[in-house]
Amino acid sequence: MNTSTEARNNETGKAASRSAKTGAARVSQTERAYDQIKRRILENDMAAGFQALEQELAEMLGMSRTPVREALIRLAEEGMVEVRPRHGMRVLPVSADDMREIYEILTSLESTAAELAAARGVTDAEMAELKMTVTDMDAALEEEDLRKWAAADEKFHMLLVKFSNNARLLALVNSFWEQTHRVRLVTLRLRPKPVNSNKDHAAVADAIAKGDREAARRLHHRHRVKSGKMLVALLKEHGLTQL
Amino acid sequence: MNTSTEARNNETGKAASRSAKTGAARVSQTERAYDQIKRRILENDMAAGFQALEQELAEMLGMSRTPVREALIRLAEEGMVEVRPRHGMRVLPVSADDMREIYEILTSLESTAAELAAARGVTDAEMAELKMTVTDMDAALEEEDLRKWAAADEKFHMLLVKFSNNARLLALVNSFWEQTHRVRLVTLRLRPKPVNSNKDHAAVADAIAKGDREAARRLHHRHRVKSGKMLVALLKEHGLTQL
DNA sequence: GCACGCATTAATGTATACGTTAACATAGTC
DNA sequence: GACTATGTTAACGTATACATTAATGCGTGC
Repeated sequence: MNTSTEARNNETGKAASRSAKTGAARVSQTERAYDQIKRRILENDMAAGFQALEQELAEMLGMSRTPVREALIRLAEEGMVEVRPRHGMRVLPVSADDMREIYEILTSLESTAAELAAARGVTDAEMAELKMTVTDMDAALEEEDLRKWAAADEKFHMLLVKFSNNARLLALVNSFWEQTHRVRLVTLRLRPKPVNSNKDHAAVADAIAKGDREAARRLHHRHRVKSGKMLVALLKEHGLTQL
Repeated sequence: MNTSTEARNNETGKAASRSAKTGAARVSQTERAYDQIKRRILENDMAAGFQALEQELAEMLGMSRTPVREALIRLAEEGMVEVRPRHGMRVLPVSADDMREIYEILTSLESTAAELAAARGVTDAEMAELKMTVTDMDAALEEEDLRKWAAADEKFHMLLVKFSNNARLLALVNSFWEQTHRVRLVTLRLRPKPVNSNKDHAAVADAIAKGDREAARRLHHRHRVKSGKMLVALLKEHGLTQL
């Protein structure tokens, strides 16, 4: 008589950390506000420098100011927006210097992740998953599909961090990647074909497969320093001081 | 920036925006709630596992639920507390495994900071400041003043990160240090005399003075791995599974 | 034309109201 | 006695109310 066990999966279905319980996923307004605003920022619907008052956001999202405020607190803490008392929130632009800072951190954390993954050892399934991203990157380059390449690139980095067996590390790296999302979108078309990145990834994967932690760390570190420098140079070169 | 030195009045201490004419410092309730709750957690007034409802905290702090909620969102984001819908907030205990994760991250970020500081080069004044902490640590050990030693130790690490010229890195390291604060307090008396730590610090300072980035990184990395392992071992040895 | 002070306005910070719903207790069923 | 259904309660999520105060514009004096 009770069919409530049948999941009505018409919800966002995103990376919602809702447990896979039965019943409709009850999403709080605060959560909705957070997801919505973040999505719009990441997809550049709200570009860098975009400003809006709490009330405006509330109307835009069909809710009151309270959940909007709560979402903004989180987004501000993560460095996505800034909240100035009488000016509402502002989507923080990312400068070349911001990118330097973020890449220094990502370089550090990701190469640590590579080392940890190599030290811990990854399962065959995990290694297969990792190598698949390299294959995808190669294929994407062949097809000249930069979007696809970027997706595979991101997947590789995320898997790497996941395999490090450190939840905090994963969350951190994820957060900083998000902050670079817009910038990478733009530079994707300005940079030279990322052939070397593919090679780098393959080499890192190999080192991890061999359990050579020092090599994994060193190779990934070098890879990250290279792409970081390239990106920052690209930004300066094109006068892209604020993204 | 908030060392455990003194439990002064709850002033923000940051902006010093207190103008001469208006005597009262303009601190928002949300900020007061944040500072207060955080201070109590760091000083173990609210021990790990401590629970309280929003309403209780509000009464405790003499304000309404709203600013308490906003403070809790930030504290939760920083990993200090957990907010469960019908159980109020809970001060998150730190397990040995949490310490492993946090130390892996700190090891990574701090050794990067050491490398960056060495690469950038520090001024004479900065180097003097750094060496002063080593002197203080030595003196503290002589006097068997472990509190003082811990303060100097923390100062060294914070200076290191400050000299890296990366604001995000500084904020991150600071945040994770705070999370280990309670644990370090307890282990301070259980661990062997930290003679080697002093030597390590001196060596790192030297490498930075010489501008030897690879040495700075490697030495600090080794230092951190050592103390991290020591700490985790200590926790397990003494059955301190939750702090 | 410019600097300054004051009135106006509106965005915010905070308190409070209120419906919803999870947690707990209690009673009822096998 | 264990388990399930039901009722009660109160903590929360969210909306709203309201006092405060920063930003803005305007008029005044020079």
